[in-house]
Amino acid sequence: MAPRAASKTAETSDKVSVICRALRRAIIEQALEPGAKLPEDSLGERFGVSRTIARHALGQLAAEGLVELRRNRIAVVATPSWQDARDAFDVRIQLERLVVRQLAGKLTKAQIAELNAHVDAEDRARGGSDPVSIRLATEFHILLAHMTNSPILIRYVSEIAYRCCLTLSLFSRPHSSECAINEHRAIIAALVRGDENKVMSLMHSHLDSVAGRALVAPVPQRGRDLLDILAPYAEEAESGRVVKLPKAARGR
Amino acid sequence: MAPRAASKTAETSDKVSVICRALRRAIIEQALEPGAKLPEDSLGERFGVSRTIARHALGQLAAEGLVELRRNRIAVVATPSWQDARDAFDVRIQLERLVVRQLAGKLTKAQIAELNAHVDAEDRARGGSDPVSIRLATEFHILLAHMTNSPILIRYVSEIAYRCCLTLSLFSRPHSSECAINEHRAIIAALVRGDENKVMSLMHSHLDSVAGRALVAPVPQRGRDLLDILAPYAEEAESGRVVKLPKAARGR
DNA sequence: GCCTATCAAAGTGCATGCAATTCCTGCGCA
DNA sequence: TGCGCAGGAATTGCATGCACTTTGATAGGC
Repeated sequence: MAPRAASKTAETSDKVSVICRALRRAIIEQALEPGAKLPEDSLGERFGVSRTIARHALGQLAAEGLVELRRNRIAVVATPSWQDARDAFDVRIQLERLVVRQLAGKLTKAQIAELNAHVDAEDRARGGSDPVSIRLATEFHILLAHMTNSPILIRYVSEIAYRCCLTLSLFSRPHSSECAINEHRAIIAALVRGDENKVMSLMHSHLDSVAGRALVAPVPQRGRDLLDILAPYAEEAESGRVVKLPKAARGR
Repeated sequence: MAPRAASKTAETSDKVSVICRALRRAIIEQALEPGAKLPEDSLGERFGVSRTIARHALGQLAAEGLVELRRNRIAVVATPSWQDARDAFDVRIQLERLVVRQLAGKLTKAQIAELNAHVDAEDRARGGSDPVSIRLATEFHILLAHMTNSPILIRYVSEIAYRCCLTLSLFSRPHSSECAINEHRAIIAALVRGDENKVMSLMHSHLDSVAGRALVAPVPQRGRDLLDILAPYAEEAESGRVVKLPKAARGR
């Protein structure tokens, strides 16, 4: 349909990438907080695979910087430092600059519609601290990257956007996604006009406004059980595609 | 010694990362040409590990874009398209721009010495088509990235530099590394002077001059046996650190 | 009461085994 | 000579098993 080619840079087979996607979502929606333990056994049990597969998935996520792996130790959700966050945003701005340069004035009608639809979805899922709206805000940028049709750019922007999302959950107060949504709309408009410079400055200030926040101490929630947390994500992983809200599922 | 921190972004344990390093070198030195098959068994046999580990290493390399993995198929060394190459260089220029910005005028004496030593090594290993000199030229950029102390930047620059190196082996005629070496020296000088703009333009034209070449048809060499090709790399992997020239080893 | 040694439980590191799939070689046929 | 097609060899997909490491709780010494 949309010209979205070759996105799978790695993503071995099926099972592994399914688990990766599920965990990625669980992490950026903060169902799994930074520091949360991810034992191979539990993961395997939850997703109905052996440790081997769970392990492989953890390896991938570690390569993406979402998970920390230390020899002989339980894998944990990554806890990026403040400096990491700064670096990540620096890199991100450069990468998104490339995206903008390639896209300005070159969006097809279908793509414009897709972008608008996405922002509409953001609008619907509003509510600053709602994890789903945070995910959607991040995925707006990933959607843009996809439209460049450059596998490398897609991968890097996706990765770093997820990482930034993760760090935000650590360092930022619940961000009012309302303004972010308006900024997204402005970016689309400028992209359509082909006003590259305008988009650049919009994107820059957009990312800055998202990044430049006060620091809030992280509160690790140890109480809930991993198996419970992952239940909705595992369900979705088994049956078909992305469910809109994770709390919707919850069967067995 | 040198201020080179936290480089292991993923790199699971020991064995896996050792194999990754060995394969990475074999690939960028063109001992393994694009399209070369990498069966798990052979890899495991060559490096004295089980398929499990070899498989994991292949997964990592696939995530880095050096290896292509398709379900139920033998892994092969990646064969980037021409468009991939262009995209990669675009991204690379942006990333190296960040490196330069962070480093201009801020190099320590030790770092300057290290850079000079590296270029001296390039000089010694001269000879345009010598795979080792190609590797060293690539690693100059990676060395620069390391000096930023930004794990993200280090990882991305390393990855993309290797990928560019791989694409060059496909699309570029044997590049006279002599000029590259001089350009490297000029970059060091400008970095030391802190002349950011100068470094930027140097780096830009440097990468352009490396990237902008005519297209040569790839000639897949099917003859040699994987086990033979990898012999020197496996040896080095077992015993200690980087050997200067791969053909040096070759024991059993 | 507090610190430390010890030991079982939990978890990872890695190899191996079996099933399923792909590959490839040789054969029949046009 | 060229082409399709079987069937065995090669190879991957995945689970499981065992050894080793870490963890954390408990008991003993100070």
